[in-house]
Amino acid sequence: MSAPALTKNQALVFDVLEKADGPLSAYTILDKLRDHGFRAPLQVYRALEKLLEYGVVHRLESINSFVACAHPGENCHSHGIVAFAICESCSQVMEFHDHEVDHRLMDWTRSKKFKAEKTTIEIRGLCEACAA
Amino acid sequence: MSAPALTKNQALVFDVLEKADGPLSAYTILDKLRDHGFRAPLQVYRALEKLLEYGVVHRLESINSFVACAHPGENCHSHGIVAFAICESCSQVMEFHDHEVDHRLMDWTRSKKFKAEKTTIEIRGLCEACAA
DNA sequence: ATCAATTGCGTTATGCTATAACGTGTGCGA
DNA sequence: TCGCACACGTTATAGCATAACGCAATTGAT
Repeated sequence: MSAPALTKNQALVFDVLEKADGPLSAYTILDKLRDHGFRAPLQVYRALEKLLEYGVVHRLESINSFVACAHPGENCHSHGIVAFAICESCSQVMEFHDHEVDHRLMDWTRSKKFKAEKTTIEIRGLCEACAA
Repeated sequence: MSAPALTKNQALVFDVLEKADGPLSAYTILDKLRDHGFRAPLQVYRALEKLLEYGVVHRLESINSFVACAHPGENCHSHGIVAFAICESCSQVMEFHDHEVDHRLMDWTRSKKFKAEKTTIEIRGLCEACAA
């Protein structure tokens, strides 16, 4: 599951996300890559699908956007559940991990015999700078 | 913030959600209410907006769907963060609350001076019956 | 009582998000 | 060299959500 060499499209999409200072929607990525020959949403979605699989990109469910993983070079899948704080004003995203939260949620799923596949934790609000 | 009497449309939408055995998309709700005169998505979305505000309905961000709160009569907003386990096979949803998780996330946001407005916790996977 | 503000409602139109279905080319192992 | 897996390109379509307009009913202050 670690990331193999990226294909051309995957590299382009990843590059856009890494250089962005916040999450981007698939269509925003598409627009940024039109100069590189991108024409259709599927080109973006297919690349994103792989990047998500490799753990180098995260999807923010609550805002339908994508962001590069904050741990360049590492496989984020090994960090346990990833949590995000998303500023609704400046759209900056902070990524963090909390093992105690992981344990509590795992305890719950175990007690219910629920087989968790993918867990989303997203906190929306205002970052320190924007809340001032 | 507690729920005032519902308007006709709000009551219709809430009723559909309460009788459903799982989360419904806005457009599914719309289809179920065509016989009651609903014609446009906005009629559903506007009702949902209020029901969410009143805390009697939850939005599941990861599947773009809505579900009636599992605590009929109570205002769910007072229970702290709401977490959901969503079965990807039978689409059954379990709603739960974990104060320890709340505390850990609040500790994090406090330490970052992040002003949380709305927190999403959604676990997707397979329920006990479907995992068998 | 009346006017203004608020709220809910209906409609049309539009925009944003995501995937289905088809076909092409390339590389690689049986 | 055949078959398979995979990335890619294109067109079309499905699914989710809101903008903008106008109207009606309610409320509440003057």
